[in-house]
Amino acid sequence: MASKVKQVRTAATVRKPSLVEDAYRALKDAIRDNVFPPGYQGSEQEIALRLGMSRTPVHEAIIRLQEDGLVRVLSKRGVQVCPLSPDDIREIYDVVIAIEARAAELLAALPLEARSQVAKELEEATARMEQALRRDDLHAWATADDQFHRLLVERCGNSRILRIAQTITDQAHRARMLTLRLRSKPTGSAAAHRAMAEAIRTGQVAEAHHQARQHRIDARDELLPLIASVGIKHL
Amino acid sequence: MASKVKQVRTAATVRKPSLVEDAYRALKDAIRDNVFPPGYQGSEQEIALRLGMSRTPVHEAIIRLQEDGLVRVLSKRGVQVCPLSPDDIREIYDVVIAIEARAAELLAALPLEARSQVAKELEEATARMEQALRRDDLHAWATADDQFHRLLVERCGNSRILRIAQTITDQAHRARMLTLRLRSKPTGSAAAHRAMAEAIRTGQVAEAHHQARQHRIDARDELLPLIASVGIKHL
DNA sequence: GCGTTTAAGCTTCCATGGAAGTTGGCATGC
DNA sequence: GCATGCCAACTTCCATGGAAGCTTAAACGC
Repeated sequence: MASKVKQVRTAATVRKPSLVEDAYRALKDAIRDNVFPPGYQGSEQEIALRLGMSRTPVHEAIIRLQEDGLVRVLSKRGVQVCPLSPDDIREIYDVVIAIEARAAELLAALPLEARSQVAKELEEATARMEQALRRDDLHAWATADDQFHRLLVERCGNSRILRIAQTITDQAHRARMLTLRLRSKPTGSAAAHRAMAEAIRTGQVAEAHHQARQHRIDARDELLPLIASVGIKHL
Repeated sequence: MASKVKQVRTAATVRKPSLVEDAYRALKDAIRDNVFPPGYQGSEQEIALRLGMSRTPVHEAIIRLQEDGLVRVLSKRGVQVCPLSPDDIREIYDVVIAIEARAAELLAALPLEARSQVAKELEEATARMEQALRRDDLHAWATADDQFHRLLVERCGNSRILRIAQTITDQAHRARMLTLRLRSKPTGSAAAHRAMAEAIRTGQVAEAHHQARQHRIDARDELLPLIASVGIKHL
């Protein structure tokens, strides 16, 4: 047949997503969106039923989620969605502080053209944040803020940093959604973001590090007392 | 029966290790110790046979190892031990630089008594390094060096930092073993370690950060050219 | 009524077989 | 000799059943 082209093996070869992959993504999203709230406990059988597949792919997806720190499997008693304590939030922030600060350094150390491009995109994301804030659209603000921070770790040229940041961000997502409503309008972020982008654009490595680090420290110091004040034990 | 005491449920309750856990550890060690060299490709069936168990626990252990970045499973073609390119080493160092520097900060910010204790143990590990070096015992030196760096992330009070450091260290282990023989005698490390311990003892947060960071940067800048010079493409 | 035992119903854990996909080599045509 | 198509062997992927462990509560002894 004429359409039977030789399939070149490349990294971009589309692979049919396996059931395990489907289950992994579905469960991850369900946890993110509080379909399975923190502390929720259920059986693999039940989840398999809900996802319309056998127990095996669910079981294997849960192994991966456990490795990601999103669930824990209690032997013979079911699987539980990990709740986040204030102490967990503190731990997560420490990782983000370390990782993003390093990513910012790496970005600032890029050749002129590359780092200019990144800085441009960072500033665009920041502009979208300010715009959303003027419209009082907190959801859009959070999206643009996400994009900014994703850019940091995506463009730094280190896949391991990207992966760590993604994993830790997934863990923190629920807390982020909660605090988004609690805290005052995040007007300060844009300035910090601009300072970061500017440091990256001009190749000031130490300054980029400092800005990224301080930005996250400030966020932590604002949010941790907030969480403590509402007396939440876990989320 | 008198011996039938009520089993109190605690975190320390010893759990019978599952076959999956056994397979996971056995495979991890086998990869570390080059029983399965980088690039090695085999089938789960074969590994299961070698470990004397069924395919299922091996399959699940491999899922975890893949999540750890130690192997990758090529669909329908077997599982491969991830080789490390020089670029991977660079990535790994960036993560270590970020993580350990933050850990050192956290340690230096500990209350006086706690950080004194940690500093003491760090200095003891450093002393063991110097001692080993005088005996020309590179293996003992590496062990003591490991202990020092493990202490950093173990005592910083952040389980996520500990986990990330462990995972990345596992990935880097083979490279470390190789370069241990290649490089000149690591006489400079002890001084850097002492400076770090001292900064932690005296609670100088910024200095602890700087020392930890610079120590790893120096190591990287020594090792990467070394690896490039011997022209190794992957290990 | 109260503490103890026991059993039933959960659960994960592991083994195994079949389905679907990939590979490498051999036969075939030219 | 060389390219092409096909087939057999091997692989992961997934379903399913049984084994073993945990939990709960009812049955039982006193």
